[in-house]
Amino acid sequence: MDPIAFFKALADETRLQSLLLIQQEGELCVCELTTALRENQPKISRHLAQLKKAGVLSDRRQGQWVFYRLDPQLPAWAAQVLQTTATDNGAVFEDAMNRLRHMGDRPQRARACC
Amino acid sequence: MDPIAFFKALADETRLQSLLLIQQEGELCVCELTTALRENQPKISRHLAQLKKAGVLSDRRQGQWVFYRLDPQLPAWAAQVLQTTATDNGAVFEDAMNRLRHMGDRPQRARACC
DNA sequence: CATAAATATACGGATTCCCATATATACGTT
DNA sequence: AACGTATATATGGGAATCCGTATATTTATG
Repeated sequence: MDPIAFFKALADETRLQSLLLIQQEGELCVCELTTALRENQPKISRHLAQLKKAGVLSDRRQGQWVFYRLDPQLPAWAAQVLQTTATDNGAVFEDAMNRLRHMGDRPQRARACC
Repeated sequence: MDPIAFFKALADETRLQSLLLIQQEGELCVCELTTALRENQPKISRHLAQLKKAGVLSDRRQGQWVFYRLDPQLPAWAAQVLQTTATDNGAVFEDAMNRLRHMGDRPQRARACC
């Protein structure tokens, strides 16, 4: 992971908020982020595609939904940068987190065990 | 310190290399960075001014030279992001560090004690 | 005061980035 | 097959970014 590409990925409000939310929640789909960030769907999709292309996120499709999570191969230092940022900058994603918590009709995740 | 402004500051090769070198060395002047990064002087000056304006660096003039260091008021989380990045990405500034080490005519710092 | 060295800024031009809108694709349901 | 939902991509325009060159400013020195 090239550090400059990584910091470019973080240098946008939509992308940073998405990443911090995903890190806190483990996994989020496009429609959840659309609601949490109050942005239109193509905008969210575009930024997530960008993060995936950069190797920061990976995705999995489950039915109609596509869930994004931190790429398991993300280097430890990069994950730690995200963690450090989240810990001291709760205000950045606090409102979005609240909207996510109060969102109705969130999709069911397939659990590891049924 | 706004995290997005901070990551924008890191999202450029000249700025990131300058920051990592300054973090390792404590303090560097424009001419040292110009040599270490093999870039022209206005380019270095412009990026340092940008980092200063963003609150990442502060400067002091000593005679003809202007020395830049991490802003003492830089939040701990931001300093830690830099540290984490430097520790796992030595390759990013390795060559520049070597050029700095072999640079002749480096300016004398005013020491705390004479 | 004149000159040289170090640094800062101004100016265009080229590229990249971000966006809103429109449209396409994939999946589930009937 | 037809329709609705979720997601992805294409398009074009406007803004921000980065650069090289030229020039200005500051300081030390003769």
